[in-house]
Amino acid sequence: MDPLFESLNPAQCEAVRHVEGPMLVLAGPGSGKTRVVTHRIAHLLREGVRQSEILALTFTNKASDEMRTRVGALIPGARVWVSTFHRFGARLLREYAGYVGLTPNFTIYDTDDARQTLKRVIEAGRIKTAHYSPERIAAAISQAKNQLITADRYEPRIGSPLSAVVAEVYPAYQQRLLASSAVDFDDLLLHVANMLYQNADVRSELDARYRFILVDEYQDTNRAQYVMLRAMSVDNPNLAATGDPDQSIYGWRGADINNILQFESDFPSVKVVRLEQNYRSTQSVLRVADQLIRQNLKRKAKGLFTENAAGEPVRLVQYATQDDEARSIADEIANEVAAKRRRPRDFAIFYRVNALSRSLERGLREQGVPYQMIRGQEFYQRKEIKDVLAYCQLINNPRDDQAALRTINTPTRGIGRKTIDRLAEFAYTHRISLLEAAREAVQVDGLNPRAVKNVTGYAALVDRLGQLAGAAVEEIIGTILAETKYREPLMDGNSEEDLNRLANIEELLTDARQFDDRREGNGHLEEYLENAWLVNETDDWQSESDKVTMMTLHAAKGLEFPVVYIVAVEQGVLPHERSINDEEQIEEERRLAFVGITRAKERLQLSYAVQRDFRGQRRRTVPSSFLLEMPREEMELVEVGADHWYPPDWDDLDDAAGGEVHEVHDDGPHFDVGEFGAGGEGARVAETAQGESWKGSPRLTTAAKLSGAAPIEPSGYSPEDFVQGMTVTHPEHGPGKIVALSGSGKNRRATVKFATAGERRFVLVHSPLRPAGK
DNA sequence: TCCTTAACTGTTTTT
DNA sequence: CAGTTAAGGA
Repeated sequence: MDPLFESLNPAQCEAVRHVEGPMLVLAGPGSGKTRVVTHRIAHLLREGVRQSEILALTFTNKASDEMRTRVGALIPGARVWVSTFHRFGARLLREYAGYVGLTPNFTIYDTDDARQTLKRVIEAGRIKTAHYSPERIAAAISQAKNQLITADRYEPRIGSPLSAVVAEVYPAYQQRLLASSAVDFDDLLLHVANMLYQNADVRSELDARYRFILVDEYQDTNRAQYVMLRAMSVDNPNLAATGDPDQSIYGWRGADINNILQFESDFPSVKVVRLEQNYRSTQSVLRVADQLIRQNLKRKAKGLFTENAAGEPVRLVQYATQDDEARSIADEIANEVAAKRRRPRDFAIFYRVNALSRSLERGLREQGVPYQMIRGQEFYQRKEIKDVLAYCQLINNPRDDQAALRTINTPTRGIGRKTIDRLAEFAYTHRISLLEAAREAVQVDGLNPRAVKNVTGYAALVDRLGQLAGAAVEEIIGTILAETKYREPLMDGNSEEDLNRLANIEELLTDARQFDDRREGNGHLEEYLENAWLVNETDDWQSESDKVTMMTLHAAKGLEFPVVYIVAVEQGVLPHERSINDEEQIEEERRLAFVGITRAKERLQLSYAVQRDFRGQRRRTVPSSFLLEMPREEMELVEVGADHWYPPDWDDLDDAAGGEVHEVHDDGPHFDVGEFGAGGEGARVAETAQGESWKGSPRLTTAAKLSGAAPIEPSGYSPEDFVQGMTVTHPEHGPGKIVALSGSGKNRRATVKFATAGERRFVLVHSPLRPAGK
């Protein structure tokens, strides 16, 4: 039998075999979607399609890397272009920059740079923003861009003061971006879509160039992406979209679920294939997911099924506090690992918001469980990295005012705000870039000789660096560091933070060297920068490394793990409070839960804590309404260390449904893990370990105590008890010495130097510090 | 101009 | 609570 089809079910084969014409593959979670896509690419190649005619688009670098690897494994030597939408947009824009008023060396601003630019535009234009924050305005602009509304076509809506503000800010912002030859993330799609729309010749050229287009996660496309795809599928309508409406979780980013729901009317001749067999999860997991998602009205019903084993019931656990939650999850993982039943990498913990990771991290650290946290864009966002890269940006694109602003006084060279304002004013009136203005500082009014000297010195420095543009990236960065003496101030101070920064800079140099090694020859600065701009830390996620993975539910899409914990399944968190008043948004939150649940292969635990510290405040929580929508007969309820606090209504259902309730009260901190299928022995291990680690964790037991609980004074010492030079102890960092004090009362802060942890600052009333020896 | 300190504020998800 | 901005002092 043909190896390409050997391991595929009939529906999968049908999709793989499809060559010409539009196709929609509705693929449930775990249904082998990526396999279908990669096998289809292989099939197309075998049918004689040239590889340069195939374009595969994904949303994340991680997804595209994986697809590229898998295509490579299937057809050795194949070089099909697999890219993210944004990368694809960037590449087209470099080719056709002139069409949209950019230069080919344009800069891509990350959210941060874009936000700064927006603020500057508002300030410089003295635009009255009526109490709307730049974030609000930026969000509105982004929304407009995602809907393909350009600055010149934006119309304020009557009765919306925000839109009136946006109508003013948006064009000014866009103009400023173009003047700097820069784009924000949204522009990467907007410009391309616009260009295709307005230039018939370009459109048909690209339509012909990419005869076969495959799109992953089609349910997440926004209007701009939709137009891009449609425009390139007119003469050659071989668009194959893969997706699952139930996994559309990016509506807030402009994703339009209607794109997939209406695919069939867009392409009447479309072939529709449904992949409904799940190869990933147990029946329990799948039934819980399925039951939940059925509550959504806006969807295409699917009949998910699996031939996998029934599996363990999905566990729903109530904890007293978030610390209990974190601790017992960490304990459980540690035990499973210690018993050699599982490895750290088998586990994943998901949460709705990044802020929830803190206590989990602590729990895992205490247990010595290795973990990795997936956070967006961390490395390249760090100040020191951005500082250095800003010089690179400026070398690559001297018109980039944002980079000039960032570098002009970094490291400090005596160029203050006033000076910068005057320069900017001069640049603006003469319609030149900030860097050009800096070169001509002599002509700028109101600058004292010292300022002129500093500014022209800066311009000369940048110009000198600019001659390096064609060098290897490591050399460029190395020279920047040397010429700007960026590291000097960091080396004097030896605070932990400074050391960290230095280490990060070293890492950047290593990163650059590795990049250089991968490239032949020099002159790839722009490519390096583009990587930095478009890369996301998720892409660094290493499935090989043996660590527990923690991430947001959004980041979890496309992944799978043997054991999954979803924490804080609470009203206001999942569904998030900002979605709670809107049925459409509630549905998206439900899909988010669905995505999380369906990542689990064998074992799934949902949990909530009766009380949770939020925004510095202790709150009583309400379990998520989604819990009520799940089939109880598939679930096991476990209470840990708290009084009854089921989701409302569940008590009533108690008799009707067969699900057992295990009550575990304070006096006996044990987990009824025996119920959990793994067998008695493991359960016992879990029990003792948890019992032990729970000792000494004070837990409030009754609702009365909880609601009346005053903020707990952690130390029992008043802030004034601490004096300069005093030796103190910290539960985590050990002994240390107070090197500085400031403020008084609840604002009193101390800087403590620890033997091991370096210098740290504490707000005394909140800190666990104790005078030593007491 | 720059650094420290105090007040303020805003909170989702990310290419 | 944390991160950021505004104000004030050297």
